[in-house]
Amino acid sequence: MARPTIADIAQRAGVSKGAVSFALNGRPGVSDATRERILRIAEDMSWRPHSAARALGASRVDSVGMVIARPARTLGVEPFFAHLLSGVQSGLSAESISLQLLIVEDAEAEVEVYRRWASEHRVDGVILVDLTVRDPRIDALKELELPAVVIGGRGGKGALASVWADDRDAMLTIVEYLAALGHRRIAHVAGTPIFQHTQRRIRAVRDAAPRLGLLEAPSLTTDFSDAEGAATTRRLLSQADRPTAIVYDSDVMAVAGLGVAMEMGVSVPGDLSIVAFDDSILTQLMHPALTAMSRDTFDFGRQAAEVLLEVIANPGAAVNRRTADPVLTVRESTAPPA
Amino acid sequence: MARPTIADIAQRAGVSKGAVSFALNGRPGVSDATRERILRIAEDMSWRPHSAARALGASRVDSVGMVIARPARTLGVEPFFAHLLSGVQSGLSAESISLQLLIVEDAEAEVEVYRRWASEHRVDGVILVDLTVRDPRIDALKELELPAVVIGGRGGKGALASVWADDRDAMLTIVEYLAALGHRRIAHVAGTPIFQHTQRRIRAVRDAAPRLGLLEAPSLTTDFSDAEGAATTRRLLSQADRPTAIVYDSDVMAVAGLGVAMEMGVSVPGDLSIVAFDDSILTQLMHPALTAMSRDTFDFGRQAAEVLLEVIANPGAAVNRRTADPVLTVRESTAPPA
DNA sequence: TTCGGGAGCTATACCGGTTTATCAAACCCT
DNA sequence: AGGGTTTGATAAACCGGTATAGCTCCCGAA
Repeated sequence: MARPTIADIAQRAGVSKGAVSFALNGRPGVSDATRERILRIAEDMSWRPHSAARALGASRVDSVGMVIARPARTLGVEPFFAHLLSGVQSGLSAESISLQLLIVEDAEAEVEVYRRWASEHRVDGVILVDLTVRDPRIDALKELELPAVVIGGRGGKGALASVWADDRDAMLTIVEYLAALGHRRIAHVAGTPIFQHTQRRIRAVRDAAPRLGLLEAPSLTTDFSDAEGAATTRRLLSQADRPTAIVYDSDVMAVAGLGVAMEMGVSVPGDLSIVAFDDSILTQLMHPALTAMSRDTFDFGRQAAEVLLEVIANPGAAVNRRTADPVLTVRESTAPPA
Repeated sequence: MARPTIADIAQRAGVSKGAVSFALNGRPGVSDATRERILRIAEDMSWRPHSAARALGASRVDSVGMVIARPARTLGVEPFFAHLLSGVQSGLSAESISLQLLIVEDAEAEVEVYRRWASEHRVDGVILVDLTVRDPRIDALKELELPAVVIGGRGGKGALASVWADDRDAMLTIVEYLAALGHRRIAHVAGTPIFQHTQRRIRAVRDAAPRLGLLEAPSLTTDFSDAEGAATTRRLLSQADRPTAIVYDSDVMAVAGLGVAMEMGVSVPGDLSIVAFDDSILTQLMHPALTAMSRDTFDFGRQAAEVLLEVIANPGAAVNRRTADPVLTVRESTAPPA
């Protein structure tokens, strides 16, 4: 028989639909013997719940959503999202919950998607990435009463659940390492200042500079694109007293920066040390391979999924989980200054 | 009122649920005046259909699925999927159909997912990528009677719908260009031979070689990884009569190959020309920037979505759409041989 | 004048589950 | 023995839509 329903099972087992439902969901109301029998029959008929029917009855759809608001152009290169997605899925698959993915242009469109998802009951909860300062999505989600977990930033005063790594600490690790190598002119090519993690990294550099005796430690913001990464590097390397080390907020920008250094005849790591915040195959493909701050992005995603399920099950909970600290993977692009 | 139902609308409009359903779905059964009134009220109460309820009644879920069976590690770097996804979504959004995405390890797991999706009625159809020779997924999908469209390969004798570009022609374009530059020793670093498009590209090279008077034109297969791309390049460049041009089946391998050339002191494009099949920001980040075959991946995805919707609406249709031909973007990595 | 037929709408069954009210039988305790 | 609780099950309502049978009214043709 194709696509059996619980009514079919009930009939074959000689019990009511309700009994079958109880048995299949492991809740009290049937004896162990009956339960066993029903389960065997269900297995035998290879029954699987009809997701829509279950959603309608139980008012949960066993599906969560994730919206990525970035232009597609910059998306693909970064392994970040692919790893994150895999991790999220591994966290969800145990409960066989599915994932809806949407790529949109900006935060406004993203909120619109949440609004639609909520009103159409398409997802039980959502995962947020790229948290900005005073992020409008937080209020929107609270208004929609849609369970959510924030990746890579504290949930804010409103206490959305969150999963985060210590960006500040990671940045301090980088700068301290460079200072220990003897660098005194360190520049920081940052991402857009609207992201919370960008702000945290900039603050970390600024705070550490005097303590480490750095002559200067400017943080220059960009839009995360390779083009601006290259342009900013060009500007930095054209200065009279150019920096001897540059920290980039993404691997793509670091690679672009390396290209500029080569083009300008600045040897890496001889005349310039380069560190990338965020690791990937990109950094390893380069010559010299780039020293990079590696995060376990997969695990990041997995934990986010776990936390989200927790929040969905218990909407009150203010979970706030800190993941493993990023580690600095030293490769060939860093050395003491000439 | 939170989350109004059509019953609420019916009450306020003073009509029956059925009338509201007719009006909202634009089908006959109500007068224009009544329809207008109902639509206004629905708008006013900001009603949105409950996806599960609609799915249960209409037995379609307004959702399609896409499974990517590749290790996550190799996934992120290639912008291919990100662009493809964006395109798919743009094709779906018009009908406000949502997309389920799943990344799995292998084809076996992928079929398992289809099986689950079909039995749980989670998707109306699926999009297939990375078609292999004698692909097991095709039979599985036909058995499940799940509408599907194949990206990048003919649907096979079984006649799944498909969207494809002319790989053979694209490869011929590359080889002819290199031959025109004067190259006679051209090597082809291919992907895994299990993929149909790999086979087509290999055949294209083999067929063109005698006509173009190439001395040799070996196609060496790899697993698409940067590691094997590099290793194969190393082997090629160590030969006594090394090739003067190498065509890579992916941008990642081309970049890895460029790295090997630099490491071995082989100048590009002086001693070696490099062409990447598939374009992305990667190829542009390099020095020299790589000549590459560019496909409109976004459009690819968009068309796949359109075709899938067509097939869902009309399961009999054997749609077979050919997309715009790829074009060769010449950059700095190709030149006449020394 | 009557009948057929379409337009416009209602009432109701239905999709496939979950949940609740109800009930009979068994068990438990003094 | 009798009243109260627990166990195991059923029947029916319900979730929010869609689909359909049927009813009423009105119009035009025979």
